[in-house]
Amino acid sequence: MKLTAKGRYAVTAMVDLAVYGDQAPISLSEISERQSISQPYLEQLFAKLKANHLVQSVRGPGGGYRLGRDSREIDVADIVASVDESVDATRCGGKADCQGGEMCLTHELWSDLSDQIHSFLKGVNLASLVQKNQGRAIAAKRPLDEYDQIGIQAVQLTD
Amino acid sequence: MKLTAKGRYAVTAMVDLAVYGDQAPISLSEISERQSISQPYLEQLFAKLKANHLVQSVRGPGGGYRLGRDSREIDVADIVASVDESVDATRCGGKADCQGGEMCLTHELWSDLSDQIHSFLKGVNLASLVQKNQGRAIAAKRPLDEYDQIGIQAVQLTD
DNA sequence: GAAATACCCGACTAAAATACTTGGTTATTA
DNA sequence: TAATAACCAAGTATTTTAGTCGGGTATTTC
Repeated sequence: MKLTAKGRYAVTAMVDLAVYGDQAPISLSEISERQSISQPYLEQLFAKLKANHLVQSVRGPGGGYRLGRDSREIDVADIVASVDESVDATRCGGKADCQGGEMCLTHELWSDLSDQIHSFLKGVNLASLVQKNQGRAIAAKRPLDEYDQIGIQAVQLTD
Repeated sequence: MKLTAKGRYAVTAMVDLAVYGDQAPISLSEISERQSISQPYLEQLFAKLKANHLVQSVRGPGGGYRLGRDSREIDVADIVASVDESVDATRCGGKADCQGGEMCLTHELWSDLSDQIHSFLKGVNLASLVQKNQGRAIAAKRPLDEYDQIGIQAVQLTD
């Protein structure tokens, strides 16, 4: 699993879909406008989301996308894993100095961290994000809080 | 804070220093050989580690580097933060659609994750890594375990 | 005091990953 | 049959990352 801006976009788009998509399917052009993500880029993301059954598509006029299943059954780890198809990097497998060396040891450290990240993202589902979002929408015009200054850029772990 | 291969190299080098550096200072050429990291690259890393007082330098023949303080007082978060000087990315501060939109909401998600990662890395110190390493060295020639296939590539959070 | 050692420093570059864009095709509905 | 919107494959431009190169400076030993 990997986490970059791409993953953030995917999560954002899925939240949008969960919020606005309970009636008719939502077209990518709508999401593109609301979330300021280019439409062809969204197409790429949704192709992967569809392949992982997180969304369903409806073609033709009036068509668009729907959630693939209930928003309570879709977690953030699912979404992120769908779009960032981890090309499995940086394994120590081949290196000569790995056996009994310091490398392997730090690898254990990173893998533990990976587990932490994964289980955190696994514990957050779309429904809860939507719920929080509705709270936010009501409390509009609030001053920026400290969270607005914090951004994650890239996490990689292979699961 | 950010986490890439650079951060991994820094942690590895620091473990090396903690293991071999209790007597005389250790030169970068030694670390370079043992850990297969190019010496000029190590110089870059150690310049930053020194600036953050994680190591001390001794110039001239027989010189090298020493830990800046006890290995129990140096944690992985310190090391990683030293070398990957997070250029503070991807804040939503400027965007018009952020107030009350979906963006801010996912930001809260990422910031919570950032906190998790940070506190995890904060909880692991050099001394404990060295201790585990000694256990490993004894159990040499073991088969590869599942951890060897997992690698983190990049994490970014600003703290 | 000369030579060797090893840290110090800045700029430069190559490669990879990332984030997009372009230019189309196909299915469906009005 | 015209409009809509999903589908698809390549290609590109930017950024980040990792690493090199070519010097210099402090310190010790002979």
